[in-house]
Amino acid sequence: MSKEKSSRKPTLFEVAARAGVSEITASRALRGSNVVTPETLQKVQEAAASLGYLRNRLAGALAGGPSNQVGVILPSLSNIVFPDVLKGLEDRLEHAGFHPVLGISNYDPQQEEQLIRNLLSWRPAGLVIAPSGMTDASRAMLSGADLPVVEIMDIDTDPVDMAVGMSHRGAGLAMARHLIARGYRRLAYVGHDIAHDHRAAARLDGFRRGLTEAGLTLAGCVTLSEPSSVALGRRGLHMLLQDGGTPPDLVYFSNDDMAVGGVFHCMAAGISLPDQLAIAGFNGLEIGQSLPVALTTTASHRTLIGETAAGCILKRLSGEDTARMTDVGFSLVEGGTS
Amino acid sequence: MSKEKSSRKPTLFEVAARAGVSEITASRALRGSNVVTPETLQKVQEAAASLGYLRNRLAGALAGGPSNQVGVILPSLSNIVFPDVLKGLEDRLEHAGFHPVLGISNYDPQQEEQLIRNLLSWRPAGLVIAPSGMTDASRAMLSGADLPVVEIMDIDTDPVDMAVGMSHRGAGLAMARHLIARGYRRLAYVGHDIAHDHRAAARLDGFRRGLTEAGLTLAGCVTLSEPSSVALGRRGLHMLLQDGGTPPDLVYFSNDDMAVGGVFHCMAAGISLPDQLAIAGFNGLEIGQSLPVALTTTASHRTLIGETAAGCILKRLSGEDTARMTDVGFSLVEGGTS
DNA sequence: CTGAAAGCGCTAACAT
DNA sequence: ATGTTAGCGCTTTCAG
Repeated sequence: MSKEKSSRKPTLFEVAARAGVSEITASRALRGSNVVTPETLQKVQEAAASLGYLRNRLAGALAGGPSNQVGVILPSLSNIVFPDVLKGLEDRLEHAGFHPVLGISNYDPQQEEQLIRNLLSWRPAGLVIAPSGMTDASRAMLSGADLPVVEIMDIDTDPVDMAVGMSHRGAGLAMARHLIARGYRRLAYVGHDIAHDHRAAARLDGFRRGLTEAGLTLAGCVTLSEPSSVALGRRGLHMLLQDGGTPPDLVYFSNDDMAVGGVFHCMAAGISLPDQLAIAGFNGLEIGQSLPVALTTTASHRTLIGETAAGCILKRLSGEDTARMTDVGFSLVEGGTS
Repeated sequence: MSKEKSSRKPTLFEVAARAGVSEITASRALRGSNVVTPETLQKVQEAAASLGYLRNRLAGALAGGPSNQVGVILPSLSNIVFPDVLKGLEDRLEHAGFHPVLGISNYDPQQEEQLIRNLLSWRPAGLVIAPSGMTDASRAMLSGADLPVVEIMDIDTDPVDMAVGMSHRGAGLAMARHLIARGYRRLAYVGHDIAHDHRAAARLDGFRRGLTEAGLTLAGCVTLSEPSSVALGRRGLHMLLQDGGTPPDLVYFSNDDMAVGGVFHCMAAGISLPDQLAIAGFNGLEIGQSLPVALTTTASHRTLIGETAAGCILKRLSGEDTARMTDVGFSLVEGGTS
């Protein structure tokens, strides 16, 4: 009606003016400082509401106020695993008024480095990363950044700051020992692209070690360089079994998606579980446990990893001490497929 | 060694000094402006590198530079659906150097409103939201914020700015028509908590309309007020079938997770698909298509929704025109379960 | 409990 | 092609 559109948003200055106080008092009131009088608080809140004031945290953070953003770098969102972790993170962060700022590295160290640089440039309060082969530059940025950093998923590494996760090698080893104790002797493996997924590779490594301990070797191995999926597991098992020779008595899959595919192949091919063939996976996904015959697997505590990582960030920010390493562990799930 | 730790990060000023140019020139160089001489560019880059300079986008954005953050509000991460959408979003955004800042509303309008306020206070370049019953205040903030806003998933609504998605009501209707055309007459429904998931409710609504068109009514209906899951679908079907009377010839599930549970129940209970009972779901998840018998379902284009929404934001930011409504459609998938 | 001053680190707008 | 000037909107000191 008059000069400009009301597009320029009201600033703290206008709120303060309307409430008849100084900028800083308005600022304190709006941030819930407990030094302001109830009356001033009320006046300021009213002024803010009537103007439709929206806090500008860019300015706040630049002026030295706290940031409530936490950088989060994950390798992928395609598999339910990382959304589960993210869920745990988000949940804890949101309760504390924080937000994840997300980056996906696609398992690529270069992209990862770029993401770190990008996210750090927003001066987040902390950073959570599921590493995919961090470069030296990545490590340098993280250690120089002077903020809490949590490396998640795997704890078989030496973290820059903190780590939360489980031992994937240990999980593979434990599964091998368990299965061997149950009497299986011809153990085979079907996996997805291990070149990129180094945690899957670590599990296989541990599994192999378990076999070695018992004087065994892998009775068959199919790895396909594609992302894991139910269809891939199905195909992988089919390939494994086609290849003549004495068939294995058990197949360890790189994860539950793959293993469920294996179960489906057996159903379709009339292979009875676990008599003719046993199957084991990794992750403890809901789908595996809801199968007509529950899947033998290792439950990873994905959401807990996210929650714990968020907790580490928040704790550190509030000045508390935090553990350098947190092992959330894993649990063997004895289903009907073995 | 000397006074303070080098903890205070180098600023543009120091980079400029070291390169022997002014701050603004250093700024231009580092942002890749094409008005700087190659030599100065090089000098500045070297200076920045040798100092370990890390851009501060807080300051940049406050000073009027662009933000590369995009607020993203989703109701949940538990079901693979929203991670799929997020994946599409992230992918497109990342290619443009943008990052999603995430908030999860848990299907709660109040939380949603709070999230909008929070995210907007960071002055993001745009906002993408899968609405969960936006309040008036929410709408007011979004329309007053003067940034591109995309409401995703459903297009049966009147968006504040733009909308990208599909008609859930239409999907339910199409499925009903399809199934009736195929000869089914006793169609039942098994669903999860429809009170919160209004898109599932819309599908059921459309489905019912399809029945009405054909002079039919639902031959049975079980809804359980829990989040959807395979286990819940299994339980739901069990409940539906227990309840005496003439059994249905088809069950429409609220989504694929639920439907897969239904399929598992049939496998376990020795109900042959689709002769004794047919099953249909919604979403077109990988798991449903990898079942020994592929699931009849409606494929929703989730990742495409995310990509398209991101595209809308980016287009608008670059000044291009964008459609108010984008219907990414859906496709019927005729599997073996019907 | 409230305020005044100073500046966070950068970039748009003009110069030159 | 480069520099100067002035803020962006807020919060941290430090005073009262």
